[in-house]
Amino acid sequence: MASDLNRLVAGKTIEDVKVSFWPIVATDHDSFIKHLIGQKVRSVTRLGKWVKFNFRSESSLLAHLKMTGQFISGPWPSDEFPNKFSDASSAWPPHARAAFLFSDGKRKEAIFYSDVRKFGRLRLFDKSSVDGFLKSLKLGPDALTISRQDFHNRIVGSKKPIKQVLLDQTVLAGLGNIYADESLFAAGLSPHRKARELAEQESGRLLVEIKRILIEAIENRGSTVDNYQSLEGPGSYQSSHQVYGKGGRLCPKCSGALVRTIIGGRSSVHCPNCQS
DNA sequence: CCGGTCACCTGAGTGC
DNA sequence: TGCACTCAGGTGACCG
Repeated sequence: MASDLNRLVAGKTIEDVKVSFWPIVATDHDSFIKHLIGQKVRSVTRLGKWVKFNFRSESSLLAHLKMTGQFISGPWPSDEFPNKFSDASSAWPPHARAAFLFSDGKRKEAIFYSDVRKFGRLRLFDKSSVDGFLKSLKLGPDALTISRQDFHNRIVGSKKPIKQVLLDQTVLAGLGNIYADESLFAAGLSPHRKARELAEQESGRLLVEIKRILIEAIENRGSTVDNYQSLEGPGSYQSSHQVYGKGGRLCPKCSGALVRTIIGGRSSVHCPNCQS
């Protein structure tokens, strides 16, 4: 989480950078490490699903974690940074693709970028290019802070199924497939409903659930930043899923069968009885 | 401009 | 038990 990262590294300077899988570095390939070393962190912020390291030099590092990326904190291991992570005895976190050593002059703190599936990307920008890039993403308002009215107005501008609209980051930033399904289930709305047909009362109910579920997920998972030595498998948020990944199983509300369909190319699970 | 499909990547899950 | 196979996720590229 960006606020955890901010607490950990704001005011600190990058002393060392390691990369074990270069395709994650989407920009400035050759000078990536050289440019980062010596950078002092002003803050770490979040924009939708992007994490942004703001440096005092006005350059910045953007990270998109996709599904399996995470930042992990811990001590900087003394053994050599491995190029492959088949060695379970390594002191480096599993699947660490990049590592950053921070220092405030007294203490050192390491942040590891870990990503099992290697889909995540790290992009380095100078002062002049970051705003243009962010603008090109056309991110909508953040799901956690958007108002009911703004949400409703944006939703009803689309004739697509509500499920598909929720995943459109230019409409609403920060919601992924899992939480879209969970939010629709909690709000009792079918993912197939045309977005433009939602009444204000319905979109309001949906937004309440979106925010509640996102906050809950952040709190329960909470461990995107954690001491990797205490990381034990996936966060507990998975156990709270009501419908995601449970196609064919029983609805937790009515015990009817949950149905899996494809909407906008994405897997969707819902209860035809509870969601309409 | 729009919607649809694929690639990217690996581990978990399934079926035999 | 073990192997082959499918599937999942977010996004950008590509195509009709």
